[in-house]
Amino acid sequence: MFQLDLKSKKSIYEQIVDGIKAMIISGEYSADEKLPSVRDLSAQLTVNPNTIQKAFKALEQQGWIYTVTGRGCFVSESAKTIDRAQTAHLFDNIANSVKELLYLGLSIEEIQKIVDDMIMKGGN
Amino acid sequence: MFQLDLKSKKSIYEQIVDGIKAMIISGEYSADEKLPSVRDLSAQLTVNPNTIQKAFKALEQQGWIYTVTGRGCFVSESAKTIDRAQTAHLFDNIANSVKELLYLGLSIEEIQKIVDDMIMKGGN
Amino acid sequence: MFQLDLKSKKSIYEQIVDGIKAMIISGEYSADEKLPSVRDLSAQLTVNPNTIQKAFKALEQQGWIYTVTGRGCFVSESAKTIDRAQTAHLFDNIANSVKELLYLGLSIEEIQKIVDDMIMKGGN
Amino acid sequence: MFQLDLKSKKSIYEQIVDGIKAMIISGEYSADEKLPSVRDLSAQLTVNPNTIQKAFKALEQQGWIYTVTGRGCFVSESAKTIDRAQTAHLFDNIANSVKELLYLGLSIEEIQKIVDDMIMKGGN
DNA sequence: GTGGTCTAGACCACA
DNA sequence: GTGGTCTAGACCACT
Repeated sequence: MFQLDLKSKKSIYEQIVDGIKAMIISGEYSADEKLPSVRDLSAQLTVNPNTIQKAFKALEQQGWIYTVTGRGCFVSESAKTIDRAQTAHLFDNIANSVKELLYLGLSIEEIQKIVDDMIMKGGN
Repeated sequence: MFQLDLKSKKSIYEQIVDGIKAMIISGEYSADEKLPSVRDLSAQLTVNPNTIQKAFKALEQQGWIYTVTGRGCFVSESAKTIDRAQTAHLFDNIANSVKELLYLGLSIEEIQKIVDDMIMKGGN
Repeated sequence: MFQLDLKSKKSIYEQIVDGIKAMIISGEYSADEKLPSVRDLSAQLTVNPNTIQKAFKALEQQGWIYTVTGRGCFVSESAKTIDRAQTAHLFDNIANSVKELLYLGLSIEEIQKIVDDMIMKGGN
Repeated sequence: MFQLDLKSKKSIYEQIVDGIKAMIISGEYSADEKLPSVRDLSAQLTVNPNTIQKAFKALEQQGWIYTVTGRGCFVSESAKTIDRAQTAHLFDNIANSVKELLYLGLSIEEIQKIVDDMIMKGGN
């Protein structure tokens, strides 16, 4: 399981959202696998159940998980249809980071080398 | 000058910070050039002066501008010493976006092509 | 038989209620015909018998079916006496949907055309 | 302002969502008009602020209002582009109600007459 | 003043 | 047992 950083600028529920997303992406959770219950996660992370709820709701709205009342929350299958808005947003993120890196003095070649390596290794 | 989006999820002052950063990066403001006064910007963007003040303070803390009391705010020279923590954080951002893009079904080749193009054009 | 959608926002028992209603309305079940037993349905839909029980109870309360202890559940005859409260509620639903459609930019003609077609075909 | 029905099957926040939607549709609130603050509504309806928040969030996600932190919530302009998924859902609602009305013994002619009248009068 | 987040603890319907 | 909703009351960042 992931670690929370209470000092972070990110809100707790957002950290949980990102943490679970990361676990789904990395394959630690597979499609249709059950996530821990709200109460369990709440106890594990020593965070209020409402906060976990909020995170789960957000994940559901973004299509990462689905909820079966009375049973629990489960990982959605990866969407086959690529959501253009979503990918555009991610490429935007990358573009902004690249701009800042350039401004911070890194050369195009340096950035390109590091990023290419990163992509080849699947983002690691 | 840049546009504010009141409906955006980003707070106003954050939009101003990003907007000014973008103008510095793009070269619309050069090193040691004077930025508009708080009052002017406030009038131009029809935003509370406190909000502008806050944005300037943030930019100063991040090293993008410096303040000369009684004269105004000026653009800093691009830092020669590369801040490792900052660049690491930016590369992290990129890595996360790449991971998510892969998970969303894009191929390594597609991502690499788009990102390479982006870097060659300086992040645009 | 109908399909259950575990991911749906509707609860399981509500889906069963609606499913059986639909089959009665469409004529797949006729008046005084026997419905499958709780145990059979439970096995067919792989759903807890309690949930089936609950659905049958709800259908009985709403007057769609009647129970003969020891024999099973049977489809009621269509009520001859029209329940004003119920019809008023249904017309209310329609009115609200129409209002929202108008607000969303559809023209009166478009709505009227689609709805008329729908009614002529018996709601399909 | 609208009335809450604590005995209703609908949850409170859902009633608030529907109530505000209705007021927007009816024109009681116009585009870019400010809604009451979370605290004010909370006091008016004697409902916990969190519940109001939840309702506002839902309205925002559905595109009915937008939020400006520190200023308040405002009514969105009616979308020019018609959302097919949304309209389909509304027509579905209507279809289901029509089916039930037919089953309850109303004739096609009766339903058609009432619904046509309703549409001509803009849903009233 | 505004909305945004969080905690603590409770009750409900559903499976 | 599960998630869904609600209350009460608190603190925060932003305008």
